[in-house]
Amino acid sequence: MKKKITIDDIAKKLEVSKTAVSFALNGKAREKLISTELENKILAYVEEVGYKPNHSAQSLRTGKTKLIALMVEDISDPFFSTIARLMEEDAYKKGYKIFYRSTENSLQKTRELIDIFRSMQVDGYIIAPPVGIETELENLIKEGYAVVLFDRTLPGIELNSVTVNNFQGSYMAVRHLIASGYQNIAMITLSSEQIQMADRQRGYKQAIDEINKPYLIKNVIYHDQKENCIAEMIKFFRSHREIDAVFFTTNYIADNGLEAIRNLKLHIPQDIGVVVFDDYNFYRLHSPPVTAVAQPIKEISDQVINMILKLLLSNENKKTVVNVVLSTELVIRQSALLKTTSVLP
Amino acid sequence: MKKKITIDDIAKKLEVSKTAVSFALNGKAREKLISTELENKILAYVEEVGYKPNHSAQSLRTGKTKLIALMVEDISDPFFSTIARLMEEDAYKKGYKIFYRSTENSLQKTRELIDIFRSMQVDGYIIAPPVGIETELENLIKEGYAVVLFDRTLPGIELNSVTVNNFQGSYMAVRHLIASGYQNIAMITLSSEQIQMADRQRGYKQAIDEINKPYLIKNVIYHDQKENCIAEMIKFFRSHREIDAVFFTTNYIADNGLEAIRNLKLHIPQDIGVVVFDDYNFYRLHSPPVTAVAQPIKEISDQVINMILKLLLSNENKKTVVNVVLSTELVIRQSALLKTTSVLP
DNA sequence: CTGAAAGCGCTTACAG
DNA sequence: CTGAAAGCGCTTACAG
Repeated sequence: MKKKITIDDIAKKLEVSKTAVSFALNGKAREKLISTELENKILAYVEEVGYKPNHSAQSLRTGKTKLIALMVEDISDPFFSTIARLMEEDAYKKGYKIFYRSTENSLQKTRELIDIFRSMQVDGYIIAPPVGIETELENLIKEGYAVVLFDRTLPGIELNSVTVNNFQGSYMAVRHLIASGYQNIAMITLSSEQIQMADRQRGYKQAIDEINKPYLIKNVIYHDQKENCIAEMIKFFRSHREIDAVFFTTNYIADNGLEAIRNLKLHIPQDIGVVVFDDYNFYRLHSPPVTAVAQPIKEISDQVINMILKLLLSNENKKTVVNVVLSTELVIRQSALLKTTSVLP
Repeated sequence: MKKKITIDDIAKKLEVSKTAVSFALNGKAREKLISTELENKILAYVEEVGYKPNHSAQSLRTGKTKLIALMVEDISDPFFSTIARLMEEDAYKKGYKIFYRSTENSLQKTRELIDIFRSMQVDGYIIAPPVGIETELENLIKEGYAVVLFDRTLPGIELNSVTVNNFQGSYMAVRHLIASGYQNIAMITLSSEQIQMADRQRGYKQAIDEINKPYLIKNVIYHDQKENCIAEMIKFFRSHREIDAVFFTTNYIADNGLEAIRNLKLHIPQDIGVVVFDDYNFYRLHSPPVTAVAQPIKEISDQVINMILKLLLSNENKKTVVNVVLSTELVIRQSALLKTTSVLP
């Protein structure tokens, strides 16, 4: 293996002190009274030989790795993978590297990941947290790490976060179904205590209450087999023949739900109207195209990175907790356009 | 920030030498003549206080980071994200962490990433390489890094790789169209020099040659706007009215192609048969479900991780180059079932 | 087994 | 500005 160039090599070659080299590299030349001439000479040589500082040595010395952990539910989910990509680009421009892994919404897996990231000595954590991880997050905060939540918050714990208005998004989605003439609207959601799911449910209930109809709610299990999940939904639709529209609260559920609807040979939007929370490239392609609540992905990413960078760079110990809430957008396609628009209550 | 426990703290507390602690931690107790009793005492204490070694210090000292870089075209592509997840799990069990980023198939971006990973001092590289990166890869090899290619190889450079038989997969796909009664079969592919694309093209041509039909090939551009790409395809289909089936060589192209077909109001499989290279959850859900060439994702992941671990752990300098080629499977659904099966030549 | 020591490559306070 | 020095937390060869 080729020998790596070190600061010592450069200092010797240039016959300067390695202090000077280090200062030049870190942009501290002016502050430390190094002449511009010397600074340029050093930087030119560094460029010429392609010197790259040893990251391990820097981290060991400074105690900072310039690494940020990103933990999402499932990195192969289009929502999370798109966000991850935006974040990594953004963070890199600021000198940070992002390391991402999937929690699979499992408490144990998340704990394992936190352990891994701890041993890697990451400086900060960006997390779409599973319920129950509160204590571990509090410990991270106590130990001085930067922590930012996104996608969901955790009730009962005060942490910086970036989320969307799930209540409003769901409410608008169900109102759209009502305005399109649907009356017996079901919601299929996860049997999960996650706050964003609870908020989506509240949005549904609010809209249903306004038309004095009963709730038609079916919970499915996150880790269930795809086939079971579909079978459960089919059973639900069969035992509630009155259902003429359905609101799926995640992509994941909608994938299965659309398959259930196909198995039942129901036609969208004539037999059943469909709206999904979270937009997805694929919905444009579906027959018919699926109406969805779109989250502002780019904006979420920007806000999260800005927030964590601010935490990482500030020295103050007492930090104000900031919770950013962004709005969603209803992307209307053909899956929920049934009748002429009725008058809403 | 809470003070981290170090090996020194443990040694002092237990009144043993830090040499002993280090040996116990690294499982070198027996070899180094440390008593099992002492070893257990140390390990028990380590467990109790939750000591985690400082990764930067270990890396600085050993020159190994136990980090592997994974570079794929686009981590939000379902094929690559699924593979990445399988690989990270597998590697972690062996004590390695995988860091993945998207090359976007750009030479410049890939070079930047290699620079980033170099400065992070990763021990090995797993790459789905863009054409033109040969020199950089050769440099990595020369410097002693472990390098494994997957998804595609690079002609003119001898490197360890795991790929599928793209020729055979494509050939079978087009044969399936022919067997279903289609006669004028187009191929839509990337205008790319990548070897896997060339092989898919060869498979198509071989099958078309066997029925003495002309090639109907349309190239699209990888980085093109979605809308342009769709418009290009529509133009192509309109100027070749004889086309009764189409073979898309990637998911990405098929996404756009299916939209083009919808815009043209063509019915699958009656007006046009469709087969895609690379399977995708969504194809089960599509109306009609899409026939696809499935790659053995789990097997690819296993082979790659085994291969790189072998490279990482062996001390020999002259290593035999290994090229693993796996077979694909044609998953037959409804998008290419037109007529009764005809007799193939 | 122990224990002192060197050294990985950096950063930075300090004396001049 | 320079230059010697300490120290981050580890691993490991070495003398006993």
